[in-house]
Amino acid sequence: MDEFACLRDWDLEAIVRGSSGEATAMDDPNPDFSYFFSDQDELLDSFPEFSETTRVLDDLEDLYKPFYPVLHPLSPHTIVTTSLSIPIEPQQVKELKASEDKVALQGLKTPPTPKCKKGKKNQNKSVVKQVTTAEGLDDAWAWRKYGQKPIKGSPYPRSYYRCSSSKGCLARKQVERSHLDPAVFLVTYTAEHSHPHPTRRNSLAGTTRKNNSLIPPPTTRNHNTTCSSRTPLMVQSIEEKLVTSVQQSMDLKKEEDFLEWFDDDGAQFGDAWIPTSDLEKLIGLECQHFALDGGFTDGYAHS
DNA sequence: CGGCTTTGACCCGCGC
DNA sequence: GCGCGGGTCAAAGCCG
Repeated sequence: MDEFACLRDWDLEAIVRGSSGEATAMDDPNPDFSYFFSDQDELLDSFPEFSETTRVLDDLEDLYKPFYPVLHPLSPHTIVTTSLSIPIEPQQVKELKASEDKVALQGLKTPPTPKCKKGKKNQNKSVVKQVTTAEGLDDAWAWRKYGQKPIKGSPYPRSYYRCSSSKGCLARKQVERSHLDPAVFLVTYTAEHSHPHPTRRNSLAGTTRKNNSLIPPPTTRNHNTTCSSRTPLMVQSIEEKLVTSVQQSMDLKKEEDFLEWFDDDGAQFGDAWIPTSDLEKLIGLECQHFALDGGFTDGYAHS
C-alpha cells in the first residue's frame, strides 16, 4: 500500500484515543472551541432548534450544509464543524418528544438498566457531531471500545465505545468515517454520563495505550494491521524532538523560543512542517505542566 | 495484573 | 415468518 493510502487510512482510534489522553488547546480555561461541549445539554442548549427536529439521518447532509465547515479562528489548519443534535431513528421521534422531559430529568440519576442485552431501545437521545480533526474527536472522556461493525454502504466500519470513566455510566459513543468525505468523522453520543466530566489529567490516567485510536480503518474484514499506525515514524520522531525542545526552553524560561516557533500556520522544525493544530496539542501539554510548575503565566502557549 | 482492543457470535428491530 | 442490518456481548490476547 502506498504511503498516501496509509495516511488516509489512519487508524481513527489512534487519533481520538491519543488526543483524548493528551492535553490540547482545549485545556484553555476559556476555550473558544465551538465544537467542544462538555455535555449533551450544552449542545442542546446551543442548538435548541435542532433538538426538536424530526429529520432523519438521511437528511443529515442537508442539515449540516448551512453550518459546515467553519474555519476555526485559532488555527487555519483546524476545520471545525458545528455540532448539531438530531434524533437518530425516525420512529423514535414521537417517543423522544414524549420522553424528552423524562430523559432530561433522569439525567444523572438513571440507574443502570437491567441487563437488557441488545439495546436498540435503549437509545434515548443521540447527539451527532461531525468533526474533521483529532481535536474535534477529543472530548476528554475516557472511552472503551466494545465493538466495531462494517456498515452497509460505507467502506468504513463504525466503532462503538462506552464510557470507561465510571462504572455504570451509560454514555455511548459511535465513531464512523463519512463515506462521502473521508476527512469527516461522524461521532454519535448516546445517553448521558452519570458522573462529572473528568479533568484532562484524569483522562490521561485512563489512556495508557500508545496505539489507541477511535478511527477505524476502512472496512476489510481481513485488513488487520497493515496500515494501523496512524503516524509515520518520521513525524513521531519530530514530535518528540519538538516536545524535548519545548521542555528545554521551559526549563530555561526562554519565552522567545516559543514565540519564534509560532506563526499563524505552524512552525518549521527540522525538515518538517508542524501545523499549528499539532503545535497546540504538543506544546499545550507541556505548557500545562509548566504552568503547574509556576512557569509563564501569560497563557500564550494557547495563543 | 488491570485495562484495553479485537472479533466472532448473538440478539433485536424492522422491512418485506 | 424470514432475512438483513445494526448494536452488544464476551473470550482471547495485547500492553504498560
